[in-house]
Amino acid sequence: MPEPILRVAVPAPLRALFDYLPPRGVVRRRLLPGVRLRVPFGRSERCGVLIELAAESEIEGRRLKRVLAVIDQAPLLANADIDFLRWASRYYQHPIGEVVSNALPVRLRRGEPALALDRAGWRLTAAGAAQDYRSLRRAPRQAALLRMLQRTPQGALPQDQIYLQQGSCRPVLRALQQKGWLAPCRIAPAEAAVRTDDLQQEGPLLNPEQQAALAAVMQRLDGFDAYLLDGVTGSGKTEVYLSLAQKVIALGRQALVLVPEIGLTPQLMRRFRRRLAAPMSVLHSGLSDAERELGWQQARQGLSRLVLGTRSAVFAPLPDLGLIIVDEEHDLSLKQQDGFRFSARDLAVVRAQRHGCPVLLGSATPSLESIRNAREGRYRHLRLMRRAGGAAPPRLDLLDIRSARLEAGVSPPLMSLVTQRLEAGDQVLLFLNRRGYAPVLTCHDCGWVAQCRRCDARMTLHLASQLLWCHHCGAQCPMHRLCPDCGGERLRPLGQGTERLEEALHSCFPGVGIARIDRDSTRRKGSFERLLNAIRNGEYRLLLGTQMLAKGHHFPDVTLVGILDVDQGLYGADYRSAERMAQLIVQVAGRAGRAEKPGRVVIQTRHPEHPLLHKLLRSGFAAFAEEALRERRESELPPYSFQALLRAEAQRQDAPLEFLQQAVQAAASPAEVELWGPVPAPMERRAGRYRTHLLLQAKSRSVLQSFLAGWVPRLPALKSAQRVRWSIDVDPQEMF
DNA sequence: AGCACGCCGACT
DNA sequence: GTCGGCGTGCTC
Repeated sequence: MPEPILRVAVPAPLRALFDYLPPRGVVRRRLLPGVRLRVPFGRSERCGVLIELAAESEIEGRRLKRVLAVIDQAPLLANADIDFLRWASRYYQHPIGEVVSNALPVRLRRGEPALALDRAGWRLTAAGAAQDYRSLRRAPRQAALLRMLQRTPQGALPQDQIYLQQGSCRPVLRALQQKGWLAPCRIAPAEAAVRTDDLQQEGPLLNPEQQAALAAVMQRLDGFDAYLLDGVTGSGKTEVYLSLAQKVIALGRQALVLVPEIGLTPQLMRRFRRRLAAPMSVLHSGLSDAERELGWQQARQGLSRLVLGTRSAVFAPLPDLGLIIVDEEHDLSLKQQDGFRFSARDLAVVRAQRHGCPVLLGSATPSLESIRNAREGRYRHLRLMRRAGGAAPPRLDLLDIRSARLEAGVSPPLMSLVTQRLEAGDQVLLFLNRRGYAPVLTCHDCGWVAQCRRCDARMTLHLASQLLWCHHCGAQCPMHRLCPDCGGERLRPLGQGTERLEEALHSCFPGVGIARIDRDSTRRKGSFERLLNAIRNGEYRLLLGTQMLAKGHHFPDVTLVGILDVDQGLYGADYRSAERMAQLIVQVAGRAGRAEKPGRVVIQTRHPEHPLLHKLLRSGFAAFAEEALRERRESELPPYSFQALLRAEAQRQDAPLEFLQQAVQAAASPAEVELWGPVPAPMERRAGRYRTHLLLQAKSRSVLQSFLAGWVPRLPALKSAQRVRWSIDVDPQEMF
């Protein structure tokens, strides 16, 4: 019988599988797709994943190398997982080796042996089981330990559990081992016995809207359907998630829950844990490599019944997958912005479809893509219009600040509202999407401006740390005391950042507790949670912060929200900026108010006539989205067309342009795909590299897909490709 | 991406 | 005389 050819995904930016001969002396039944292989690659070795077996290879026999070792006893990925990864690799035109490697926890990616799920523990020996613990009168701790083990049915317990009940008792265990009564052992993980009784625990009573949403999904749990759960902030989407997960787990299936950011996982996890008696895994970047691998393995072996994770968790292998939930489906963090640029939301829908299970996308401000899908019947549209507990929706007002004299970015009318609310004993939230003290430092004498040396951008002044800081490349330098051009002493900060706003508010409202929440003030681990708790306890009356404030956390005592600068978002660099600003306004507004104290939102703007802004305030997000969708349709922009972005960057200014021009020439000038550019990126130079783009657009996804399939694989052969870093972004969300 | 080969400047 | 700079080419 001839040897099979092993087709392997090797982590390298090469768009192909690599063919190998089987290792010598390995039985064929261990060569299953999904096992990891150690392979020789060029002049080094790598860890790849076996994707398929073939009868023959296109590579001539003498060039084929032999696999060095089979790492795993059993496949890490099931065939369905592999097919899904291959689909993703094709759709995003990203090398299969990197896609597969992306789907594995780092330790496994590096070829390290899989962690054992069993835990260190101690068991009774025959002598120990026979011993009367009362004979140990002089050693009460030994007696207690012996008794504890004798009382467990298996006569063995994991070490961490022993420590939990007896305190650390290493010497005591040692003493019992010396006597020959205890021996160390390994304990297998608990069976995922789902206690159905425990799962019947009822949560709070669902309101009719929540019940209707739940019933709609419950109707068909055994096949694919996509749902858009469109629920205003505070309408209780999470309760619907919990109830659904509960039902799905009770049916013996696994639920996968995707969230945009790790900041949201702990509180969501707590809610799931409180409600579900089933074992769970969390998968996000805040965990150690070992923790992540354990969670992943537990998911893969069906031990955890619910997996909660950030975007990469969409690839977690789940043998009994029965439901996928994507929370905050509009959130940009669900799209990976470097390397393998996938959308976890879109892949969740594809995975559910291929697997045959429901997928639920939830948001108070759905993406235009999802709204269109719902309108055209591809998704079922479930609405939650009422805030749970009957809280009134906040009132939104525009404040024209064209002729106002601003104090640290706050207009007099807003300032007096803040004063009123504070005097009434309420909390006030001010939103300013710019951290640092001031975005510009300039010389009053000669007009010099602090510019980043490696980017086309200004340095942001951070006064507390006395630094100039480029927010684009991370470069820092000590704050100048004198103008480097003219030596003048009159250096002035221009514009507002959160640090400066905090300073100004301190002098306006002495004695009022002010909490500033941005990336700088919450850098240390746990400080965000601490601040949130202090806010809930009423230690702070004035809250100010950036984006971070807009996500997930509710502040019931806030009755006034001020959005200080909506304009930078409204007229941003790309056609999605209005959509994003509307989402931000609604999300920030949703942080405030409760039943007896409705919130009020005041938005400062220099463009009070902006039509989309008007629509949003007068008629709400749904109406805004309708209007925005109409504009998109008229101008044939997504979601009414489909885009891909070819990016190139290099140290030399002309190299990216040359590459993209050659790429255009390499395109078989298809009439149905428009190529726009190449044009310099919005900020051409960033971190010392010049960046240029080519935008592709087509009327249908399949036209774009088949064009990319014929074109992208030919790009590496272009001579100019060697001189640039290039990448393709399918369904790009951001243009920089 | 790695890694090595290859051909030109300042140094123990 | 070499160490090492990064251009170029290859990986089954």
